[in-house]
Amino acid sequence: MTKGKKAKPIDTTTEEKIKEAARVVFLKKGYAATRTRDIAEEAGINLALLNYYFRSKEKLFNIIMLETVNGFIQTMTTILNDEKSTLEKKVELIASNYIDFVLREPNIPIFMLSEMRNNADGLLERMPVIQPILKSTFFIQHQDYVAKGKITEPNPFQFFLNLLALTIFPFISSPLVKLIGGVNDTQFTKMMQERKKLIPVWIKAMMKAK
Amino acid sequence: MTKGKKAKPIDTTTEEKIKEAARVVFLKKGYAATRTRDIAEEAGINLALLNYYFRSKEKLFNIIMLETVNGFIQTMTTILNDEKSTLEKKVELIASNYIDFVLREPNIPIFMLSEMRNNADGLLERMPVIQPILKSTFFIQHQDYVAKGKITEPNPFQFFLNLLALTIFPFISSPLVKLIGGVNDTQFTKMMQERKKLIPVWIKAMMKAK
DNA sequence: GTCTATAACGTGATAGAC
DNA sequence: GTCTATCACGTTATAGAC
Repeated sequence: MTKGKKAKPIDTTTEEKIKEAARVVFLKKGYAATRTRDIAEEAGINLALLNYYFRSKEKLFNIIMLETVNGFIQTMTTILNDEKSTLEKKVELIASNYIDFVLREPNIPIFMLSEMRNNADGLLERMPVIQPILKSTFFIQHQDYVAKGKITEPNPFQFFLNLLALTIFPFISSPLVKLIGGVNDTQFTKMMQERKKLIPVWIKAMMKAK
Repeated sequence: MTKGKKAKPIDTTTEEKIKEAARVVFLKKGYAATRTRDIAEEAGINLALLNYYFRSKEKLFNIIMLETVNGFIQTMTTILNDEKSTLEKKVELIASNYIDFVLREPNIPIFMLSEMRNNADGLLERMPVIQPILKSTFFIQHQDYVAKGKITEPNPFQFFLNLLALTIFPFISSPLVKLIGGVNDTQFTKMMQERKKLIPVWIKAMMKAK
């Protein structure tokens, strides 16, 4: 989005078709449950081409994983580091942007988190984008609010965690939500749309709780 | 727990050893990434014994999955349906009990949720324990509070979802928490202990937010 | 670049001795 | 009941024709 020169083309190359297919299947089933044949079929190409372009299942996976995590984190850091917006505005933006984002690709959170659980090969540590979050404007603004007595929770990380939890958890638990709540896809989407407005209100209330 | 005649024995049978090992490995790696050989090794027994006792990997998995989900849901429904405790008390109990529960077995939430994502074979629907949650005392009390104007959020499900999110999400995202926050295991446990007290306070504040 | 055919390997499951 | 040895199969990856 920020690095490409051309807009998303209609006619994709074979390589791109495979990558797109890999993305779909990996995100849906996870690494271990995915067979390269699934990807080839999804891409409408022959199995051999997958290895021709990407050498191995694992290499292809690493590319998808990296891009996915990067996309996720980058959106985050951009918002967190915007010096023009207030802390309250950042909360709104994160809730709103991420709910839209994940509504478009609902499998991303559970995919990322379940693949990270063993942190195989230390894939996480190799992502340079991650650490700066602690030093972001968001966290500085939080400390500032604490100093001014506008926030009762002094740990910025608990605060950040709560925001993420309220935003992302419903998607991760959507199978349960749909079953327990008797909610269908349309209703689920509507619930999440409501939450775009509710989360900032809730967070604001939590900030002053004691 | 409710069906056994004897307390947990020190000397376990082979069958139990296998089941315990299966539990450990499945919870850690998930169904697809687990090899029956991993389980056999973890149990300190021969691979053939696994099939002797449980016929197949899938059957063994279904047993583990069922027990895990049942344990999780049962604890929940017991608290939710206690007619003696107030809504506030239930919130305390859920936060406190589940944080202790998951601190003991941190892999349970991500395991359950990632295995449910495709809901293969409709495993979820076959669990009778799940539906009654909507009709629990917890939800009735919530409706009562709404009627009395003590709660601003009229949707009990959003309310319940928030409670679960604040309680469980940190565990699911613990790899990220540890990396981004530079938190080690001891500090993580301490953070979660703090949350046992904080979550009820936060929820209380959210209840009155508008 | 793309395909078919097949090699190489890993994994679930079983046969059969003890 | 427990083991070793092995089968049967599915999956990743490659060789080689086009």
